[in-house]
Amino acid sequence: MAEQTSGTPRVAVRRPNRADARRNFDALLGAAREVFAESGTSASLEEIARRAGVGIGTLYRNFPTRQDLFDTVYLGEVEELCQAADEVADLPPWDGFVVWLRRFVDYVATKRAIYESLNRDSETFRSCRVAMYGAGEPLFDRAQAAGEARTDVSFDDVLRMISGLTATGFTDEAQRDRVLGIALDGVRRRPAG
Amino acid sequence: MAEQTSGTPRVAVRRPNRADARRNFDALLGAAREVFAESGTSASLEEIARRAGVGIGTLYRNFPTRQDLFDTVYLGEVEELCQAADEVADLPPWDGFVVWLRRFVDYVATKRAIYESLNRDSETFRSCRVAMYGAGEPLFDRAQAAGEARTDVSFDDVLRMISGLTATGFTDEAQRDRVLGIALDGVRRRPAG
DNA sequence: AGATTAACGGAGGGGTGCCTCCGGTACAAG
DNA sequence: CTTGTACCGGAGGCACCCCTCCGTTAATCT
Repeated sequence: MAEQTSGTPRVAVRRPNRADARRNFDALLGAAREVFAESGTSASLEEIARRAGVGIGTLYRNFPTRQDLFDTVYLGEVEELCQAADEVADLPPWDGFVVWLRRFVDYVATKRAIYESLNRDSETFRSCRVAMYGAGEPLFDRAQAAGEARTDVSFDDVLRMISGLTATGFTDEAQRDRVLGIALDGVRRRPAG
Repeated sequence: MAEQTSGTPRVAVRRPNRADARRNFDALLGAAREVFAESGTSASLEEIARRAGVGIGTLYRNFPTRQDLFDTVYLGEVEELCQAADEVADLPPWDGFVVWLRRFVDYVATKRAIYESLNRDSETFRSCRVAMYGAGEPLFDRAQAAGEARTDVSFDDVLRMISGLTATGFTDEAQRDRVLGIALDGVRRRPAG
């Protein structure tokens, strides 16, 4: 019912101290990354344990609920994505924004969980969304301020658009890039007239 | 193994003759439409039978495989979509194209199977895709010929873009429309310059 | 090396879905 | 109304997944 209603919720999972336990923990996290990427949030936990080469009991000891496991994977990925925002700070406004979005695309492409998370409604998801927006939105604001991006759309519009396109299957990478280009053209400020 | 390798494959399902059997057949199709729309192609067949108010045996008698059931639902929906193409023939090129796309969006929105089908690889899916493209592509060609749509993108690019956006969750209908508008702006021919 | 105990892994009970099979039902023809 | 049979529905076998529990293993400490 009301687990984690107080203080800072966050993930209650900790990397163990014993050597073998640490190995298993990491293997599980790696396998979970893979499997969640392939099958989405509803992937089989037994499959994850199998792929990590550990018993199902070990999985449950480290991550008592599916949510715990997922959150741990997800937090790491979002963190990486947020860092990427710093690396584009010194590019021209539009370019910086686009480069970050491409980065975003690379993540979402293999990790459809991130895509699913845009709509999910949970504590962790919400706070990750906040972090992600905190990283990306300033880039968009800057592009708007520089007159490079339309001002009648929001960052949320753009992010959802991009993530939707990313989650879609295309015949090849070239088509995906082409389509992303089209969509971004729509975001760009129209030449006066 | 090699079922249906000869002649015109198509769906091997027929509406029964006896009154009660016809009733069940229709109920199953209706329930399947609903459930496939809600849960995608991998929905539970027992759920469909339950919702149709018939036994699971009846489902399997009418539709021996999941594919048979799905194909029957899917064929009907694609047919409706193709018809819509005729109704926009007398609108101006760009408008006609956009109106058809909006129609497309309405379908995909509730029937995510159509979206999934863009990438699936089966006999029926392929032929439906052909039909769908046969209906929509001329509209796009016309818009291109009239100088209203970019010529460096293909109809396939656009359709995948739209269906991707449609399958995405948005906070509300208004946002979805806004984003579709942005994307279509990217498809439109840029004002000279 | 030996003791301590954290950590392991998988058996097993419960749930759900897939699909087959067959005793029962009720439509429709005579 | 009777009868033949097309059709019904769900029980049941198999497979997979969830999660718990506990006897066994081996990492760490002394």
